[in-house]
Amino acid sequence: MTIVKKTYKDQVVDHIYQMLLSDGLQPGDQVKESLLSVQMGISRAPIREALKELMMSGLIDYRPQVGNFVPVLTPKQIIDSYTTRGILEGYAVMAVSEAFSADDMDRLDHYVDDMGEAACQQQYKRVVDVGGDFHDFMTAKNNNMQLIEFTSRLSLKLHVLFYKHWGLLYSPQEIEQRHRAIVDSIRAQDKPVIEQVIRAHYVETGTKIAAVQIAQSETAA
Amino acid sequence: MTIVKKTYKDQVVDHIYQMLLSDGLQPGDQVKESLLSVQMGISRAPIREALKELMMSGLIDYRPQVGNFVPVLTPKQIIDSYTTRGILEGYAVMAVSEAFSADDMDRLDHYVDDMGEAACQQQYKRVVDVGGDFHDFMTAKNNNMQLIEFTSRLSLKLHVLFYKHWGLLYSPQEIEQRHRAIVDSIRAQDKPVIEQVIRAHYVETGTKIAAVQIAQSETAA
DNA sequence: CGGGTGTCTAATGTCGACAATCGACGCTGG
DNA sequence: CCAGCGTCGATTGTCGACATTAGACACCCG
Repeated sequence: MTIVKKTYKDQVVDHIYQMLLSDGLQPGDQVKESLLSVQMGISRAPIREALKELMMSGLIDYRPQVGNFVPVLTPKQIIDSYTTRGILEGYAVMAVSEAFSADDMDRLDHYVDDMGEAACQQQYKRVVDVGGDFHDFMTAKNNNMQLIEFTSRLSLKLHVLFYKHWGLLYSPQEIEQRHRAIVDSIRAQDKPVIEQVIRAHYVETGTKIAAVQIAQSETAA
Repeated sequence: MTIVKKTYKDQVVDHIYQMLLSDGLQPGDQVKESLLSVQMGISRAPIREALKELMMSGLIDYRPQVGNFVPVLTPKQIIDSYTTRGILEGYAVMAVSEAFSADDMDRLDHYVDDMGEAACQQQYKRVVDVGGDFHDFMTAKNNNMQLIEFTSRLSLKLHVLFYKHWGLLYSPQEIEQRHRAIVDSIRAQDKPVIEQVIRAHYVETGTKIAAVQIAQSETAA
């Protein structure tokens, strides 16, 4: 078994993740310590630890003396977060672009093929998964731990908060085209272009998600 | 009174800050919850909250089931952190470079003058303070909250961990010259150069601090 | 003499109860 | 009817005690 042992805190973190990924917790909901402690059969102490951790990941909005809430992000905040991810990932890839071998490039191409295929078949979960692998593989060569820490934290936040929307954003052609552009820029070894392409990719993704968000809130109203 | 300490947790955070800024806590030291709780006359609960917060700021290195330690950073980690700060701040300034008015540029020049003067008089604390104001003013126009969050977190971490070394790095001429180069690049409105100059500034600063760190450890050995 | 094992200790992890605080509601007075 | 104020309930903040675990040290066995 791969899982050896987990502290209660980590179980709580996972539990809340799942609540966020499913519709168990919606933006704006309050996450009450005592309720969770009853539901999970443990005391409030590990709950608080977990909430503190999630708060620092940006997955929980904490207001002192009031409570913990599922964040309600404005369109600007969404775009800002994606923009920032583009800055970090753009640099991470650009800085080590010469480290990509021919095999690496083939692998990246393969990822893009997979994504396009999955998108055509409307297998949105697979698009997301392969897309994650694609980005992980691209950034894995950069070993700047500080950069990795920020990137993965932000990545997790965006993943959890917007997992539900990831099927609606791009047409299969767009998905394939956008990611192919990134691969091509790496192959061309043009560092400024690499950085700019990746930044643009995330800015546009953020803008689209913000638009979806707006559309949904208007439908609800 | 401008600031009212509300919770014990915040007091503990401040207390540990001071311990880190002075020599009360040295890299590698373990920060024991029970000891602090006795010293401050409070229970371990708020101590744990504070340590959790400091851990997420990168000021405390936490090992599960073992304890909390003052981080011992390798030269690479130091350089990586400064590099990352350069990435974030470089983008933050570059993205809004057109927003700087003539008055703003005068103000930036004034900061640089002050820093050079303070450095000549070996008033290192003033150099650090004015330098902080300089960077704050430059980045203040960018209202990307995600970017600001990462930048200020990283800034705080670097400030606390390396406050002691900030007098030894540059000659007065170098200090003035380096910051003037940044101001000039903004004045020239050349975005790629702005980003590159700020990045280079931080990479070099990180490299120097790492070198100082190595020299000190060798002296101690 | 060296490797492995058992115990012991000091630190973190968790618990249930109590205190302090914020926000909501209803009351009062104009 | 509305504005201001006081009370109340629910939730977070803090507490002291107990459980659990990583690491150190001594011991045993080959």
